[in-house]
Amino acid sequence: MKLLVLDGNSLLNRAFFGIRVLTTKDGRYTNAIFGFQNILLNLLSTHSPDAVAIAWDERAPTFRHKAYDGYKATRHGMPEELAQQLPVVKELLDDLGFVQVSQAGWEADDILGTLSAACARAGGTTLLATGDRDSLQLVDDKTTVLLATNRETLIMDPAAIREKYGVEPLQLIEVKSLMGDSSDNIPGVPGIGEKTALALVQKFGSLQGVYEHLDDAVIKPKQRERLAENREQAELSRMLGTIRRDAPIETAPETYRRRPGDPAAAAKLLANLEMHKLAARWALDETPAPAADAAELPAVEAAPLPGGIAGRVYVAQNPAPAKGEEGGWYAVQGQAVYTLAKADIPALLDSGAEVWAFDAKPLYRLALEAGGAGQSIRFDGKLAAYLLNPSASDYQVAPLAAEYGVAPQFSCESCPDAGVLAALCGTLAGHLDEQGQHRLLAEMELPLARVLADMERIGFAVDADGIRAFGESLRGELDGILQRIYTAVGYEFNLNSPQQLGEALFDKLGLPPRKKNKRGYSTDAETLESLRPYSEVVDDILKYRTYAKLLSTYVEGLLKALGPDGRIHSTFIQTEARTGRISSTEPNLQNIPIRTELGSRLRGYFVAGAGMTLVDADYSQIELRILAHITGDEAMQHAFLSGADIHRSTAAKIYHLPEENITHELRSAAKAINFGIMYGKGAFSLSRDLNVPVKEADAFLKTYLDTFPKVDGYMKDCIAHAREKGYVETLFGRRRPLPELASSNFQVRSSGERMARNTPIQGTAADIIKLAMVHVWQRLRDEGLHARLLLQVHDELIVETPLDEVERVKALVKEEMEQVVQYEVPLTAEVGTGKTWLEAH
DNA sequence: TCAATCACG
DNA sequence: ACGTACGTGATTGAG
Repeated sequence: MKLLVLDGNSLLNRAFFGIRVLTTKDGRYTNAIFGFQNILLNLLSTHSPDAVAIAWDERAPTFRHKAYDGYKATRHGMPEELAQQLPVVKELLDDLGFVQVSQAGWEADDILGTLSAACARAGGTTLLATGDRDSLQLVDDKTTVLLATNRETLIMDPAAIREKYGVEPLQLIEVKSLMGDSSDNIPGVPGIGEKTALALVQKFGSLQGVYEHLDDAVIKPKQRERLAENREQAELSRMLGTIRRDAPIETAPETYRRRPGDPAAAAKLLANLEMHKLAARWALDETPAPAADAAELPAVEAAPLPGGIAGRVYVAQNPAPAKGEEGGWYAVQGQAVYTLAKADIPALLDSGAEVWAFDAKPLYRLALEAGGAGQSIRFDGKLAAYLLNPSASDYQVAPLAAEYGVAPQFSCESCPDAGVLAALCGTLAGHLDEQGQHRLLAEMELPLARVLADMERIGFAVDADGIRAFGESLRGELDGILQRIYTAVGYEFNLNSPQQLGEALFDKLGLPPRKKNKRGYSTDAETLESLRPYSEVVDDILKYRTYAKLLSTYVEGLLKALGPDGRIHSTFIQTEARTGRISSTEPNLQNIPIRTELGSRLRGYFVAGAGMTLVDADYSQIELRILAHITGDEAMQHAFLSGADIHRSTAAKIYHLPEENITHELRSAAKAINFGIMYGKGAFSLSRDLNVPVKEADAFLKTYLDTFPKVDGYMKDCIAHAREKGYVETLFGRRRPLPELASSNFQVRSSGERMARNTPIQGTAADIIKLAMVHVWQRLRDEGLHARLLLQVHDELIVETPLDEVERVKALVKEEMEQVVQYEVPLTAEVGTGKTWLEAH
């Protein structure tokens, strides 16, 4: 019989502190629940126990050791975020069939001690899983402790303990009675730490032995004095530190064999916690909760799409059958399910039907490729789910149905989500209306999906030969640089490995290390920059990094993504960024270099097609303008209305100087603080950026907030409102829940506060350009122009334009971007043209 | 799969 | 006292 006993409190604690914030959509904390299950599942698969007991502390009005009232006083304060999760874990474990054990007035480690003793008596072996080193005293030939540390689980048997501590497991009690344990409020002997305590026990065997040999010469006079003075306290500590093995609990190991539990309830609870993958790991999806109900549901079979479908019809794609493969499309009308061949889809999307889609963008793309417009699409469940909660990692039909508690209406084997699709979309639409986000979907996100589909379809033409030639020249440079670095260091190594580079720089060459990271010394650009005076090789390393990045990410990455039409078709993701921005992948066209001359050459290879030119328009200082509008700060608004250069005029206002007298340094400082304010930057990092003392940076921040008083007020209100409501929102009503604001962890909470101040600004800017894109696209179409939107880079739009339309398109884009909203401060867009992106920008 | 690094707004 | 700026994606090495 192999019995596994878990110290529930200790492991739950580890799980809680080991995993970053994790919450459900409505803000319930779940990280400890999640982490605990991972630990348990790993233990089960690694050790295959015959039975599992999960032990919990149970407080009682009377203490175990009345003699000492301060016992464990410091452990009472469990963070609220963890306390909330405790009953949920217990319920879940019950439903999963695990036997839990606790006893009023007894600690979990006493239960571990009692069960391991009982199991040994019954001729079995015990594994004790805990994160607490106290339990190591329980180790013997039949009892092993699985000690969870930050990184790994240590298997502690008697030999491991002898090796690590040089004493027998039971002697750890003696050690602790001398050194004490602040986390358990065990006093020990003041002035005796771990090293001394271990040495004494190694020499004299026990606490008693130490006192019997108090005159021994190895004990230093000072220690002798302390030991003599605190003998009573040491003996009390020995009692407090001894784990008991006689708790009044059920001790027969057979009792702890796993029971059937209530799989349906477990599955339901996991769905409610939004832990869909864990349901699978517990094998609950094989006997799913709704199975009993599903059997009652009418079963339908998918049929080919008939001609002339009308009325409301739901369209979605089956989940991908395998990686890299695509699931088939299907349509649902009432209880009829139709499989859709790709060729059938465009007709449906421009018909008399009213299409409710789940993920409209690929449908729009099919429609546009066929020369249609997708006019019949009215709703998108995926976009609705994103608007309701932009913080999810993905948006799929089945998990969303579970999350929103939507039950399937029928079952269809070949299209597993079909039975729940209509009800899910209805529920999402209802929530959207309740939150006042209907227009956001109908007038912004859904039309934008079509614009993005069109941008993906059209692609951005590139000069592939130019990119290849650029790559060759980079390769040539890299060879030379690499040889020089190897010569300077004295041996060859993998320069792409920060770890190996660290060894070369700090161990071999002896340069002074600066920052550290988890794996050793930091070698980032900032560190290297500071090391340049020490060795000429540092310059070459920086150069290597720059060139290697350009080559692998951009030259090779872009060529890999080149389509057969000589154009690059990126994918735009509309449901990724929590602020409402769109993102670009495979390849990412939103991070093409521009800040250095060398890197920006790449933009010269993004070109207009034959007979066309590029029109590029970007908002100037859109986020700061939104800040000026949102806060209502007249001084900041005035800075925008009066000065062509906002940073210069900000500096003038802060320093009470005429704009002509603003030096480059003062302007840079104003620029740094203008941006810093929006991100919640503090004096510390501002001082580093500006290269001034923290005090000076702090004074600078204060002056700024005095100059723009409503900015300060807004930021404070913003956080207060967000804490009250649990979310922040943009001027368009886009929401972002911020459960971090309720955290008791300073770092987590502070981070939440910075998101609260930044998201309304970044998000409103995202809303504005999205709406401008929809308007630009629509007008180009309505006015019969052949110019086409190619790319958006957060505050910039790029339009490929036939030469004879250039003037009209420039005016059109500028007008739509600037007039899309009317704020206290005007929005301005700068428009340029050119054969390449580099020229046009 | 995660961490480190670096490209963009 | 804490630890120190928001939002993304791609590449690489290492466990």
